[in-house]
Amino acid sequence: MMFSTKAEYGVRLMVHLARVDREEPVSLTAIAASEGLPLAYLEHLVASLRRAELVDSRRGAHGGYSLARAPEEITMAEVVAALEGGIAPIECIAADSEGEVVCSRETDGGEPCPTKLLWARVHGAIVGTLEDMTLSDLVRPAPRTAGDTTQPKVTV
Amino acid sequence: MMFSTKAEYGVRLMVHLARVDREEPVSLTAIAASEGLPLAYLEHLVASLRRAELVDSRRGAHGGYSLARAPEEITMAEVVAALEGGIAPIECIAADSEGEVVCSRETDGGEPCPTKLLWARVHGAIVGTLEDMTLSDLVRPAPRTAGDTTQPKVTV
DNA sequence: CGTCGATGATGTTTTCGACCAAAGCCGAGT
DNA sequence: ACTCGGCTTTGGTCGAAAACATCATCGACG
Repeated sequence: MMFSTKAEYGVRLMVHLARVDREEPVSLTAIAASEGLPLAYLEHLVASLRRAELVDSRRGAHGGYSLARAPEEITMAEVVAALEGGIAPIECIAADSEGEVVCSRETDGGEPCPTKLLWARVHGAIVGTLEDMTLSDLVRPAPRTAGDTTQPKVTV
Repeated sequence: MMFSTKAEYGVRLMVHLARVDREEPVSLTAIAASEGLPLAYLEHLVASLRRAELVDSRRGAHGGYSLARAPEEITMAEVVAALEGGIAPIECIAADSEGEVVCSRETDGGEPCPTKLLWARVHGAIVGTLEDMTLSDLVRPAPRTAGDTTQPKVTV
């Protein structure tokens, strides 16, 4: 299990929001009940999403949360990164401010640590697929026609 | 951080073994010292690798561990799966005995949970890259000419 | 002996989730 | 119109449980 329930619940929450009218905010209570998720926990997750400016909030009666942008404009990479606090398969691969991957074990000047290649590729694969998908892809589960990367039978 | 140090240390260990003569077992003590890793922890990891039949062991004086197969024959997917206990981005995507992905949330008969598509693709991307690489790819860090999936500048 | 092999103890960190007080917003009642 | 009360977010602390990383012990075996 490489992603925590933060990502799982958070994505579900976003999908839920993507399914309703953006003008009509949905309260966390409603989402928690409908999706069967713990309310108190969602409060934390949605806070991260708000800080990342992925959702808008409105308090008071008939308040709640709504998507900050159209579902087509929200990539899953943003969502997961906001929830999980960055996407890195391992400490070694932590993208710095400008996407550059730096390995702490790097003997600067000498040869890089050999395992870096592996994690860099894994990182690339994950980020790539995550960036290729938007919220709208999850709202209508119709398979995409082009560039479908759903993997065939792999036994692991 | 989606993989634990199990995967990191374990892969390092395997690379270490791949670099030496397979007929000459290396003791954990030597590896721990050379790689700067905690010996006691390595004992756990190497136990998993042995159960997965990825390494052979020889006890007694001048004993130690060695690769069970040639580096070209050992895919990183096997290594990571052995160390981490399976590869799944999330509980939802847990490959059963024969590679079939089953979602617990599946309302059987009804529509599948919409987030499944996302995690299935991520899972596929990870497993795919992991299966495309073998230990030998890490021994000689020479870049592969075909199918290089190293990702360009992505900011996440 | 030197090394593996199994098991269990331990301290730390992360997850997961509960709870609560403050503050903002809405609508109803006066 | 204005206030008041209830609904909701906001943000914080707190705690249990699990996972992680490590150490330690003891036996088996070559």
